[in-house]
Amino acid sequence: MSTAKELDLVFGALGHETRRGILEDLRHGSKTVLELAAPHPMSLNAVSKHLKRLETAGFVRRTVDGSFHRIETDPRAMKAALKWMSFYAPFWTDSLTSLKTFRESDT
Amino acid sequence: MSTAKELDLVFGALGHETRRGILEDLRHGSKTVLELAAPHPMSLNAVSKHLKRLETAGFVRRTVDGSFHRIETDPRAMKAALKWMSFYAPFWTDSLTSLKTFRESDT
DNA sequence: GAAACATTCAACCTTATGGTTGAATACTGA
DNA sequence: TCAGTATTCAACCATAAGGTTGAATGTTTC
Repeated sequence: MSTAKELDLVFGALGHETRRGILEDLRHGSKTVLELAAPHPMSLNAVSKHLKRLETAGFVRRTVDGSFHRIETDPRAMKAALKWMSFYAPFWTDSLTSLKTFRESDT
Repeated sequence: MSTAKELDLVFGALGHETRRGILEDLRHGSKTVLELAAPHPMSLNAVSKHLKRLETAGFVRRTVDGSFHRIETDPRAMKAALKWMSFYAPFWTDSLTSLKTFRESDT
């Protein structure tokens, strides 16, 4: 199981619309920083910072490709988040029992 | 689907060890504020603030019972979190396919 | 009704967060 | 080599977050 500090980073990273938006934009492949920044009404620098937080949390990884930084998803953080949730959420609501499957199949 | 602001509150609430700890403590039933505060190395007031954030995010609800505030889990926030994750996580990692079950069965 | 208890409110402090702008770094192409 | 492009770094600012302490509110008990 992830440490508390890791989970703080993971859930903290999800707690901002811009960062969730970036993750959604990365669902179907990698993108550059400029491409990721385009839809967001803020400076490129601000998006760059959000990317750094996603990277630190383990949601994305970066490949430097010439002068482009290519950003792609990294399953680590999402797995950590789901593992925490799949452990605690089932006690709360019946409709979540399907999560047990995930919890028991992935160590 | 939840609004962006709601998800900010939901994931933001999970981004702190103390608050996750409180949720874990509530898995098997309700507790009072004092009971919830006991394990945490901080003032009662600090825990009271964390509870308020969990309440605002929809993770817990409160019943005032005499001079006690009885805190119990509320599935709303956890459902919102899982719904977001179940929608975006499956694109990332094969081991999460079981989440689809949840997504498709719960509207 | 006074004392003790359970909890929140208010004010305050420190640090983190989210944004800005301007400069720096590093690659690309003529 | 020089201009342009992609990106980060650094400094700064305003606001939010997380903690503290002390006072206030409401409840129970005697």
